[in-house]
Amino acid sequence: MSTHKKEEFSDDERRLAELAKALSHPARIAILRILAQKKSCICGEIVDVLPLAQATVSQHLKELKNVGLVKGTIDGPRSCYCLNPEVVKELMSITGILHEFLVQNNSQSCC
Amino acid sequence: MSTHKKEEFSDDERRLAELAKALSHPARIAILRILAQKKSCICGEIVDVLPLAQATVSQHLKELKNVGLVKGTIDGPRSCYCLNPEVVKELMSITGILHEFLVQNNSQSCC
DNA sequence: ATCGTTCATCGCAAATATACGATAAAGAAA
DNA sequence: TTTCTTTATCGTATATTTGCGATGAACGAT
Repeated sequence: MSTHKKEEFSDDERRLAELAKALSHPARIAILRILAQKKSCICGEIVDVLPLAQATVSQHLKELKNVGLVKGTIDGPRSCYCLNPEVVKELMSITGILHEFLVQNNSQSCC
Repeated sequence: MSTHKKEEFSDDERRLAELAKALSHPARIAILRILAQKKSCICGEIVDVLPLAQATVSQHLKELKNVGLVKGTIDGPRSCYCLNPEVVKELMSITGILHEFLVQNNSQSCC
């Protein structure tokens, strides 16, 4: 019915889930990797490298932009994308938290 | 049409995406947090704490089990769940890799 | 002004994910 | 055995995601 219970969780949980969702498709992982490697923030080059149509790549880029992991500026007829250092940092600190609370009982698995 | 291009990406990218997908819902983050806090690997307690029906929680647990983050054993009429230290470790090393390749051009954002 | 290039968005189809009630399975308790 | 408790699974409804062709917007070049 509702398919919509996400508001009932904490802000932390929702934000971490949101960032994880942005990473939950191989194409988006690949895009992030490309952006991290290339200094110049290409765009059409991404389409050339990935096995996806231009429209699809554009959509993935949009999702990465929506969570803030990627910034983009229009540069003449072409678009320039690059990582957003701040949100990358947020992702780091959040995976750090994840790390902490996962590592707590890391040693004794009872099952 | 196809909705199915995921095989064309690398193993690394697919595995990271798969783990990220397991984390991409607040309920599953909450479940992991609970499992990390409680020493005893409860189960029905999770249902009590989350704002979700028992069937739904069971489904989320299954997904976490499928990617290996969680182990479960049947203990009489009830089920015992706990984190899987090995896959938690895998997640760590993978977020480490993510960290590395994201941090590379961390300083100069060109957009 | 016209054409070509680059990219975003719209509209649609197919696949997945989310949620839950109902029911089944399996042991504990009576 | 019958009953209760606990959990997994089935079936189903709805929502979201994925992917792409087609189209449009914006600019550069001619």
